[in-house]
Amino acid sequence: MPASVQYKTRQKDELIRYLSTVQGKHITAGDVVKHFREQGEQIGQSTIYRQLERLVDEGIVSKYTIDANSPACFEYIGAESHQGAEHCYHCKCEGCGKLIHLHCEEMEEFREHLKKEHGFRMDPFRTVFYGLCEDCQRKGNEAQNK
Amino acid sequence: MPASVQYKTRQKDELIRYLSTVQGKHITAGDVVKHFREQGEQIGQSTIYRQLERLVDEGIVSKYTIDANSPACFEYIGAESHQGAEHCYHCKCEGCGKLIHLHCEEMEEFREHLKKEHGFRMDPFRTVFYGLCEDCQRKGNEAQNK
DNA sequence: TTGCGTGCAAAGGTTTTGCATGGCA
DNA sequence: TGCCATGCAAAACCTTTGCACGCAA
Repeated sequence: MPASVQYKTRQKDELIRYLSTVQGKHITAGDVVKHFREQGEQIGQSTIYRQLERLVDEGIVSKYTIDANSPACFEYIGAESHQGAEHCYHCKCEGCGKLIHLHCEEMEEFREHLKKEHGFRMDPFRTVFYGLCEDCQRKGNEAQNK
Repeated sequence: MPASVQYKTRQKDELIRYLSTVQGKHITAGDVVKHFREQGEQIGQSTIYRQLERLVDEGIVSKYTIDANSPACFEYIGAESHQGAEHCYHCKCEGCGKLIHLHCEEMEEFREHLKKEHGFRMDPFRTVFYGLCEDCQRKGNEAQNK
């Protein structure tokens, strides 16, 4: 693809700068909108959506779909790690809604296995493990013992 | 949880009956609404949404998130497999929509690992692996080579 | 000067919710 | 009779889009 011309704009710069300050965290487009609104640095929300999407295309930002109805999560990856970056996996607690992201060697191995033995190439950006976090397991047991 | 009382209603019966006729296919809530509207058997859309959600909780129906912006997909699983001893895992191909069921020892091991090392109890009925099946991987490569 | 990027407001589509009514047990 | 389920319409929600204007190159 011929990578059409890209203007350098204040909005894009500020967006990237903000994203890099929350590297490693998941944020939604709404979070970003709110952040800039609170800072007084106005960036229109359509710009934020459009730039985020562009950054995802460029590989600078990852986009995760947690589930159909909650807003998409974005995470700054950075330009350097762009190719072959290691990504993290996501566990969503159905009890409290908490999202846990983990870097996990075993997961990587299992993904290999899926690929080799089952021919399935799993997409870590889309796959989310649902279940219960430690806290909610405890609470659940307490509830059962009542 | 004490599993609150559940009334047996015409709407719920008809919904389950319809779902079982399209077992193995994925349909959206909108499809269901449309189906009943066309059949003249009126079921309100809020009922459909509410019942679908309930069936998902009961494990009779699986819910898939294709991507953040398209409607959620549902698929009838059936009551038997629900309380069953061995469950299978689901891989959903994002290319062709195919759903792959697999019994997999490695998955079981990974689940153990999640539990022991990360304290997360994954729910196999809820969790779906998204990715690309073999066929679609091949097609994707062909497309790239164009 | 060219045309990409921005911002606003409005539209888009799916899903949820409030509330009165209906129907199961 | 007591609640749960239903249905309608409206709301909520995130995201996209149309269009005019601004600004980078």
